[in-house]
Amino acid sequence: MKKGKRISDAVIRRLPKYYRYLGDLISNDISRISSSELSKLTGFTASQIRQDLNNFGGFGQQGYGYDTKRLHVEIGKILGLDKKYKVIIVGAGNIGQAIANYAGFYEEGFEVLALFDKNPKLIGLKIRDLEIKDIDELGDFVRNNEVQFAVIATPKETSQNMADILTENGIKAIWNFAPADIKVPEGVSIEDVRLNESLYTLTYYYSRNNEDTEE
Amino acid sequence: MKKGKRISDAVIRRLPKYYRYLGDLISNDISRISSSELSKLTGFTASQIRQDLNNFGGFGQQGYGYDTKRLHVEIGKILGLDKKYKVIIVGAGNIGQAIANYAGFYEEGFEVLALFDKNPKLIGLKIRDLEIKDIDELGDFVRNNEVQFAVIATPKETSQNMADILTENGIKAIWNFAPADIKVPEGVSIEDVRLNESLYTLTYYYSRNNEDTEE
DNA sequence: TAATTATTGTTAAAATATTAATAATGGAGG
DNA sequence: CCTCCATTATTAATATTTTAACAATAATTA
Repeated sequence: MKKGKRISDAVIRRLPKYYRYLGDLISNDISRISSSELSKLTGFTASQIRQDLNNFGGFGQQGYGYDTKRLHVEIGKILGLDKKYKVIIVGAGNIGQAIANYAGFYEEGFEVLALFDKNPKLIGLKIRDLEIKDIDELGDFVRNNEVQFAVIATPKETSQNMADILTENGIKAIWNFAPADIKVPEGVSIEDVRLNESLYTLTYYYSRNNEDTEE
Repeated sequence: MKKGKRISDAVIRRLPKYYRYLGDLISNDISRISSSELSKLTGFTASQIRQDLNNFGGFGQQGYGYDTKRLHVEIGKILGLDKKYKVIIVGAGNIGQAIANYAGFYEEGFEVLALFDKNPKLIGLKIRDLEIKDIDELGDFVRNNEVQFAVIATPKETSQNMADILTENGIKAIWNFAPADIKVPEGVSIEDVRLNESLYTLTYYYSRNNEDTEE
């Protein structure tokens, strides 16, 4: 990565899309691509793509373009996808179970070790060989197994409390599905998946498009 | 809404957060709030909050602030949350079922009419009184029931095909969970939930924070 | 009811992000 | 091996978004 220049969040959030299309290209045995071709695929401008990639040093070559395999690897490294992560899921309801069931998760380097819930009816059950454990064991488990990642899929009321237990025991990254703003200590990363907000954005655009035709 | 001035997507995506906090305030019997107090809650600047709200006409009052109930209602209207929506879910796998099971969905004005899948093992099963129907019935069902919203929760390979069937039969808004870029006709709204991209953003920030301490 | 205060609505300034332009450079072709 | 071409890396220009400033105004207080 280039010297200390701060890279904006907007840039980071475009990288996964490049990564995905590069994967597709490699599957189709396409070994090189220019920024303008990548622009057609992704919808971002060629200029923006070149700028984005240059934030991390030039991966392309004048007159040639980008080598798909190399770029895929490089973006993977930038995103930290070259490593394995130990994950636990807190909250074994709909969302928690859906994530646990998602097979692709493991292939992508995320190893789910366990689910946790406080509901006695769920504790002890298995989801894909994964035991649902009592939430009381959460702290100890995280510490003893050196878990790095946690998914919070609890109701919003308990989400902050869960986050506190997690971070006190060494969790450094939280993928939060609870519709609440969770506070974490310096150095812990949190990424919110705001399904409600996404849905409401959709209703906004729908409503705007269909103002007249509405019953 | 104010005369034709275009409102940026960034503004729209902040509205649901205001909406959520206003709901909380109302629950706590707080009837007024200033932009600076709302700033403390949401993390957005007071100036930005005032600018955002002014895009839609002034809802506040100098020297007083905003009436929480009124603002909640107004933002609800802007987001289209004052209406009911008929929804179907295409793909009855993990994600599709999780959404169908999400109880809050109904309270918020979204009425799920049915799920669809092509897997014979799933067809006929019930999720919360909702039948999983054969995907072959999708087009007819959408047309005959005047469904407006569809959730796509299929694998990426079939997602475009599903979207085509949906839009041909009158669907005007798609909430897409498949990791693919779906093309829809003019006038149809689409909102993507990109779980992978969200997760990769988290791994990026995690990796950046923990470059040194990594095993 | 007049003065004071709080806080919005709105305009101006600053910061950030995107797009365009161009100089540099490696590759392909003769 | 030289020239030309394609395409990046990089710098400059433009557009957008955010923040700050302040004038207008309603509520509160004396």
